Amino acid sequence: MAQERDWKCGDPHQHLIWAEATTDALRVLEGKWKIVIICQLFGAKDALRFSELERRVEGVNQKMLIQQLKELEKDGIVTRTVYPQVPPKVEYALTEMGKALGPSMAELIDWAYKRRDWMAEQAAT
Amino acid sequence: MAQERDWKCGDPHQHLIWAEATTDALRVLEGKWKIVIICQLFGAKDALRFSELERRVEGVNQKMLIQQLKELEKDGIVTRTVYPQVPPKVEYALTEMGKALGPSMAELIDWAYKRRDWMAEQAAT
DNA sequence: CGCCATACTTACCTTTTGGTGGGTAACCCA
DNA sequence: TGGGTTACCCACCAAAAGGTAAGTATGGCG
Repeated sequence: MAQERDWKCGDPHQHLIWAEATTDALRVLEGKWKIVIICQLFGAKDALRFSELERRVEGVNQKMLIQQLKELEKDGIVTRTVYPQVPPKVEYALTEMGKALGPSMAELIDWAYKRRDWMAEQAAT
Repeated sequence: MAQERDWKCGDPHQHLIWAEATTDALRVLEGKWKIVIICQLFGAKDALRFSELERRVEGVNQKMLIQQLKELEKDGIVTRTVYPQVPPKVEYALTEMGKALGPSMAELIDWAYKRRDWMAEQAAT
């Protein structure tokens, strides 16, 4: 469990791995739309068509959506399945790696909410 | 606890808050050096001087370090304490908000390691 | 006086990211 | 023949992020 993992920052070598792996991981989640895409795929609990994602990810344009999906695919977070039809049909779904993001996303959301409340408090003073 | 939190994606309104809060939170952690900085401050378990950070965050330059620290300060993750001395002494430390990042960082690290191993496996084939 | 240390600031440049507005291929249907 | 659908690609542009190399302020010390 993550809770039990030590902050390996004491040992400089372990620390470097810590920092590297973590920044690498964050790098995968960077990009204006990725979290939202992942969230939508979590919410759908199933694969989504390109056009469906386009509808659900509010404000995104095609180029950006494609770009981010490509990166997510390259990084092993989503799979892309093409159905040889006309008109074309392409579905995107979370991989195991993508699904494994669940707990960390959940913790991040906890923090995000905490932060949200805290910001609201600050604003009220 | 985060583990018990549902994926609130079913309800479109809740989902929007979910996505917003999370992307906001991620936005705070974006930037090439922030995670490493936060990690260093976690590892130090104490405040660090600017020069100490400069040494510990390998590869960063002054401008970037200052920029990222400023943003982290603005976002309430770190505090900046100036000691009116010559030569100057400025210390940076995690706020409560910063320390609250612990669990999510830990989960992210878990995922990062998982991902790392998985990537290594893929590369081996 | 001139040099040192520390924590910056500034001007300038390159790279990356995000965004707009047009194509294009494929087949079905009228 | 020509329009409709879907999932793209491409040329081009604007803004943001990242990086380099220089300078600045302060006071103690020799």
